Amino acid sequence: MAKNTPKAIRGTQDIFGSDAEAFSHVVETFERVRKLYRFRRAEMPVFEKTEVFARAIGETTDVVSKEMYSFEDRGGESLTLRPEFTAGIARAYLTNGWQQHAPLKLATHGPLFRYERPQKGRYRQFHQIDAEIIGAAEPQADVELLAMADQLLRELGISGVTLQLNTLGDGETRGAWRAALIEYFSKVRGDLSEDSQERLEKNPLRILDSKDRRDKMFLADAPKIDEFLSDEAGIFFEEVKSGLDAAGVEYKRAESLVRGLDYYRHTAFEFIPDEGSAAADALGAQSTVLGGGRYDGLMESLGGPATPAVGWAAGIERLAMLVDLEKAQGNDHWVVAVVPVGDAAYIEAQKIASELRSNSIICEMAFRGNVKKRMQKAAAAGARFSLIIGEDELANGVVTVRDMATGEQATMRRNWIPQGVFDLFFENDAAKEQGDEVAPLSERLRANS
RNA sequence: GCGAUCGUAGUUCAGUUGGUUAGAACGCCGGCUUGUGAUGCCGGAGGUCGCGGGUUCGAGUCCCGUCGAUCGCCCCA
Repeated sequence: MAKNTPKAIRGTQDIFGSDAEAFSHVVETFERVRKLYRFRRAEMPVFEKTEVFARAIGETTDVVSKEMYSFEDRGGESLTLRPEFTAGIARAYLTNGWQQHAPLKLATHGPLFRYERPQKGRYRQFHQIDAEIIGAAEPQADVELLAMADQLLRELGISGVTLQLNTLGDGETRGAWRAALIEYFSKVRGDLSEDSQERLEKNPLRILDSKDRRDKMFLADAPKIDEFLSDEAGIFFEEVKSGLDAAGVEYKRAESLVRGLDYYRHTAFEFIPDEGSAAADALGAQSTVLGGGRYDGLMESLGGPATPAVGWAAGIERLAMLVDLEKAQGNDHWVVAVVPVGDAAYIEAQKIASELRSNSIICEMAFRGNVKKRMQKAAAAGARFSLIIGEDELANGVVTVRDMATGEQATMRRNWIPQGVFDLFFENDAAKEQGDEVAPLSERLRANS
């Protein structure tokens, strides 16, 4: 290790190789799916006045005091690297007059920052994809948002993950339920874990997802949100559920799924790995794959008009851990390596490489070392065919085609590139689809040799 | 913020109760061989053992501190 080289910041990561490919695949899939639902792309600054996040999240929580990356700029203003997308999007919505586009479907992705202790699937700089529908009070917005999330996970090939769905009701419902929970847990206060005794003061809803055995025995008999649900809130939830049924989105009611912050109303949801699934093993204690809810109270906390909104976010790194890269790279096999032999052949090889790439064929040029090294490079690049060009080929106006799977070789007329290469791949794929054997290479190239 | 485990070539690791010159595999570079990879042979480079201090005749090994990693707790917007 280089002694004098600065190290990366704690909790940051350099992503490379198959991890980087999986990461990129998640983002590309998100971009494709969000367009299907006509969510519009937005880019926001990665930092804002600290106030934006402090007011959105609520000054009281230690989230603000301890877990944000805040600093003073040269003018003495407190700035914060964004710990989430929603507050910045809300600020942008209000300051840019995006009300005129309401209901506005927005999608974005990028880095976020939280000053936390790193652990499995949890970093100080991490990355999320994010989707929001702003200015829509209708349950249909929740359904559309969830349908997109569900389709995204399916297209990523992620299985063993279930949508956990709950309602927090409207403001009235939430207040009554909260009061009932405080009353219930206060009676058994002395038997709760130390952490939960503290939660009773600061954040009573959170007792419901305590991991402590001492708390768990009281959870079954705790007051249920349904007992306090107002008629309006009950109807809203029913409409979300029937909409999800119609959209073919499977879900499970999760009565104890809560949100700590007061501005959350109605729908709250998380996609969580099923117990014992491969996904659960892969993610450790950080199990939520995608989560969100309706935050009808947020805009007002930033000084805007009451504006209903619903959204979700998902960690790209976590999704990337669950992606099956083999499947993800299904179309990446049209790879060719061009292998020049001798200096004279290099110029012609470079022309060939350019022609192939211009025609969307993935091409690696092996230009270093002896022929053996170049063939090794070709194989390492995953080439299905190598195009070898040396003095003989130059003289005869051909290239030598090598099938890297079978070792067969035959010549192809130089001026048949790139069409001839395209044909080889096309025939291979067609044969594979039909379950047929392909003819020997020499036969396939006879007409063009 | 708290707890546990761990830091040795580029990577994954071995390294005996503290003992001479710290090893292997893979990777990398070169040669056999600029005309053949997946599947040959030969050679080479690369480490102040995370960093600092201590104990000792002697520390990769033991002790303290520190930084980092991993896993969990708290928190989770």
